[in-house]
This record gives sequence, C-alpha cells and structure tokens, in this order.
Amino acid sequence: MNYWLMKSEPDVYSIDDLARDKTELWDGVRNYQARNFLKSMAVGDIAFFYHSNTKPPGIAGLMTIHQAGVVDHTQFEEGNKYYDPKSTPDAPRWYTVVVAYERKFEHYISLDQLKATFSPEELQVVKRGNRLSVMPVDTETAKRLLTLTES
DNA sequence: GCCAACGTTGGC
DNA sequence: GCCAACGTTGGC
Repeated sequence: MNYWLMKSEPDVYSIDDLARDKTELWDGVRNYQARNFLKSMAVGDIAFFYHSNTKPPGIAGLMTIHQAGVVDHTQFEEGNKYYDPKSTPDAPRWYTVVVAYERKFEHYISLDQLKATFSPEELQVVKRGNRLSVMPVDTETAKRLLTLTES
C-alpha cells in the first residue's frame, strides 16, 4: 500500500465536493510524470488531498484509490478543455484513477505548517517551485503527516 | 537534437 | 497581479 499527494484547486474541486460526490474521476492531468504516478497507483492506496492556489494552500483530508488504471475519457472529447488530438482510443495517452472520499481533517494542515515540519526531500510539495500535481509520499512521512492532523 | 519562445502552475 | 520554475512546442 502506497501513499500519494494529489493537488486540486478548491475553487475547481475541493475536499467538500468529494465528500458530497463520494467518488470522482481524477481527470485532466496532462503531465507525463504525474501520469506515471497515477499509473502506478493501486486500489486501496491512500492519497492526501492538497488544496492548491488558495489561501492558505495545504492538505485538507484523505482519499483512497477506488479504481486504478482508468482511461481519462476527456482526452478523446473534442472541445473538452483536456482534449488531446494526438491521443486515440486504441492507444490512450492519459490514464488516471477514481478516488473515493475518506475524511476531511478536523485541522487543515497549511503549507506553512508542512514547511515547518518537513524538508523538501521528505515531502516534495514543500519544495519551492514544485508544480507536479501528483506525487508519492513515503510511508514514514505519511505517518508523521497523519499524527499532525491529531493535534 | 538544440534551444528560444511560449504556456501553465501555483506560491506569494 | 506578479513572477519563478519548468514543461512543451516548433523552427532550424
């Protein structure tokens, strides 16, 4: 079982939206490194839901990977924001997952708090200039993160 | 295959 | 709104 961190802008899709929807296709990732991480996710993995481009940015809650290795259908839809004319149904370029709501943290963990607790090596998201929207979190770091939510 | 121009992300 | 970081595109 692996841990991950996945970013979303709460104005677009937030932890509260996921709490309402219960499950959601994590579509629209169009970065190869992020896609490769999505591809290596397995059902039952745990992902931290990170709110980006908001004040303050930070981790809002937890989700689980509900379905793995899902083709992102938006790549085939002409006119869709995420349409990729170079991708075909025979050889899809973009894969993703379906996530399921787990819980919203009682105490939101702000980026400032993350920076105070973790080095950029321990938690990539605290690294300045990091634009990757999906990234792995090692087990030790994930456990420390979870204890932060209890205080 | 290099690299300048361009576009996007996302913190501040 | 600014801009640093950095991935992508396209001319050559």
